[in-house]
Amino acid sequence: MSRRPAVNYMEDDFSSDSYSDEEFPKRRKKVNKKKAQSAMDEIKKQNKDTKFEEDELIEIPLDRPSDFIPDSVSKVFGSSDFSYLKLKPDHTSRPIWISPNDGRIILESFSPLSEQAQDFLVTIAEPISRPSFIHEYRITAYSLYAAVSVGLETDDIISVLNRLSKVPVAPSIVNFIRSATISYGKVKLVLKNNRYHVESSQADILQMLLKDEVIGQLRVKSDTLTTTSDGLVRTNKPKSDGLVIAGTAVPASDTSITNTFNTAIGSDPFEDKVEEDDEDEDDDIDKVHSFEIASESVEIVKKRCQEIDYPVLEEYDFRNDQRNPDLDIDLKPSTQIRPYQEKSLSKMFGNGRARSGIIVLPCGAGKTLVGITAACTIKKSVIVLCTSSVSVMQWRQQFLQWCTIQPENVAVFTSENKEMFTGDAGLVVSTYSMVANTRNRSHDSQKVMDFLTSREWGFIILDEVHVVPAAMFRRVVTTIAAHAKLGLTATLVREDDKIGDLNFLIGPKLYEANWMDLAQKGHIANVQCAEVWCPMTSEFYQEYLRETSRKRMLLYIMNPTKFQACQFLIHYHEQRGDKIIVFSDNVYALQEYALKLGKPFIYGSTPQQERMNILQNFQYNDQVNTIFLSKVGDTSIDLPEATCLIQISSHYGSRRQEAQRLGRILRAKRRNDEGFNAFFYSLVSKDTQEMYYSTKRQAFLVDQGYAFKVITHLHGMESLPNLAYSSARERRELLQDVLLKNEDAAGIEAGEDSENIIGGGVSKRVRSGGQSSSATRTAGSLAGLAGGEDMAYVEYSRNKNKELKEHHPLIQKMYYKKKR
DNA sequence: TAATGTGCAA
DNA sequence: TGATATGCACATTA
Repeated sequence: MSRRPAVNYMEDDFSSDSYSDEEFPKRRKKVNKKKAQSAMDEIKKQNKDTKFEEDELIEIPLDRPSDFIPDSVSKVFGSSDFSYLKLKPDHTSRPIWISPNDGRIILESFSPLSEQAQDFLVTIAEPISRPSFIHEYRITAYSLYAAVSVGLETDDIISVLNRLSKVPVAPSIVNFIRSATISYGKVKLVLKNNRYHVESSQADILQMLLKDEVIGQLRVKSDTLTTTSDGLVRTNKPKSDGLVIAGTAVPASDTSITNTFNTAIGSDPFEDKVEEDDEDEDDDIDKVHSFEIASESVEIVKKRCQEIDYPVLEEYDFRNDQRNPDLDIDLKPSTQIRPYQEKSLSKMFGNGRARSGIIVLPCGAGKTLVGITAACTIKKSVIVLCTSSVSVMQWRQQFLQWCTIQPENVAVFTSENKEMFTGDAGLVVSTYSMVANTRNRSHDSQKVMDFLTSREWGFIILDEVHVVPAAMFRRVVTTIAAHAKLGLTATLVREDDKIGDLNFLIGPKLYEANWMDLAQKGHIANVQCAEVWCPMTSEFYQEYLRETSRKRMLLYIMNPTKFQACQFLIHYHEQRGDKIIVFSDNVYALQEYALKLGKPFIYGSTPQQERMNILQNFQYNDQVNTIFLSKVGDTSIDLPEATCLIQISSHYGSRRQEAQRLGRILRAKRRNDEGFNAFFYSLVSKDTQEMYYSTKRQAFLVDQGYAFKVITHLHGMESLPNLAYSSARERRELLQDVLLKNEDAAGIEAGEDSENIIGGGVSKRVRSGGQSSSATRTAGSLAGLAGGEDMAYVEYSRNKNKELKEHHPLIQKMYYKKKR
């Protein structure tokens, strides 16, 4: 029998790493049994309990009088002076420090307890920055919401924090946690018989919600079960126990990660908490109360609940769902899931039901498998939504590969493929735009949509949640009735306000992996990051200073030194046997570089056929080791072979993009035994705006723990044979070319299109019917910079005409013609 | 009828 | 911030 980790996921928490539930069978019972009111008293009592006197909270005045500041040095730090906090006697063995002011948490990641502490902190706080030795987290309302929704209780959070902290947890923090969590997790949204019910074990909370001016009106009278005098419906609370996640189904005797981990550490910081739990054994088998709302108003209610600090949790008690037919699906016996995937799933199924939420894993870490495993656990009809038709096919293929689902139960719904499964239950893979489409649909599409909306789905997987605009989501979430929702993403951009929407549209963040951790454990590639500073040649810099920002870009991207650096790096890594991807946001530069170096390239409008061809060659042909990609490569193209990545234009400091690109090479398979080293270069022209953007973009990766080396000089670059632009004359010509692009583009008359030269086709869309009559250049001429010329031309004239088109219908027509 | 081009949205 | 890429529906073509 395979030695798979076997953990019983009835454990409702972060601590599946610290003890098995065999040892502490009673913990779960306590969860959600307390009344909100008595919780506070409980906490106070427990804090007085003698389990950890030394952790007793000390009184710290929040507004300290100035004389409180003990010595002169403190004045330097002002309110950031924390020297008044008394360190606990054994502070060296405790790994975290909590700021009383803003909920920031600093973790010493070299502490032996750090791994457990990390698991805990990831659950209750937002990771801000996680470089090698010191990690920073922050407790926020959102993070606490997430913590509560995976089953933690207020006092658990506080007491564990206290155990881990070097200093007593300040009252300000305790108060914050209390006030933020007291109302969390009390209200649930449950889908029954295709109708939505707001449910709570506390009738008073529901009464309170009904009095709310927004929610009260949205209530629908349900005629089903017995309605009591207070207008609420009572049902028995569902019982749940003994769930085993698919892929971990092995007798519990196998003591897996959890226990080995536990014994290795010795003293367990969570131990006290567990003991406490034994005392509280009251179990009134609660009735749950509920009222019904219409499915159209679900979103409004959820939003409103969030606003009044009673965010709703969505849970699906799939094992007691008799109404929806089961889907015959299970992981294949050969399928292994990794510890971190298991951990994220344990968050999802922590209390025996399926929670809705978001799981954050780096690309290449097996997001798909997490989704599949979740689907195999729920065993109900599943719908998967992704961004592109390519990933639709990938999802389908992965489902067939990893689990036992019958091919006839798998349906694909895209523009060219409109299938429906015939059985009672099944799997549908589709795209967001297909489902969220508002415009008129084709007949077939409408039929399938009716099929999708008419039935009740057990589970919906939302792939790449971060890229889809909020408005689209709303439609998806409202049109498809699904019990449980799982969002998958690699990069949850935090400062974006859309993230707040995700919180109530899908659910809280259930799990976020630490990239460095995964890299160290060998699940994803270990990446060496470097920023290469390329000085501008004097001619280019002169022009750069003269030009306005729009043209500057071209100049610093086309900087000859950068080109040389790129050439050198490609040469160097090709020698090593690496497969290289070069990214450029700017299509003109992309073509220019690729043509000059004689490498294939793909950009947006490269026909599908051509792309497949290039990618196939890149993967299997030893002769093709380098490809150039534009933004297309950011998503939707799967390149498992690449081990080296060079970025030549990294504009508009988007951290997400940078991370996404890095993700391209993370999944590097063990193609050489020396390990998983992959390389990431970012070429920037010195002393230009690019430097600024570059730093911004890197922020995310730096926070994930990646160290960027700065390379100011590439050794041996000058001696590279056939180095491009090594003579002043060539450089001047290039400069002329670049400048000419702009001037050319200022003209009104259309240029001619060129044939594509190597691989990357000239866009079908760029090539217009009207223009095909004009002369075409011969393929292959190196001055087939012509291709680039056109591009730059089109680009510029588009801008130019944008200004004009409002005035003159004729010009408008020309503009559209030219664009095509 | 399948392949290709065009318009539009987000 | 603005360009780029993508997907779907529909029209046109061979």
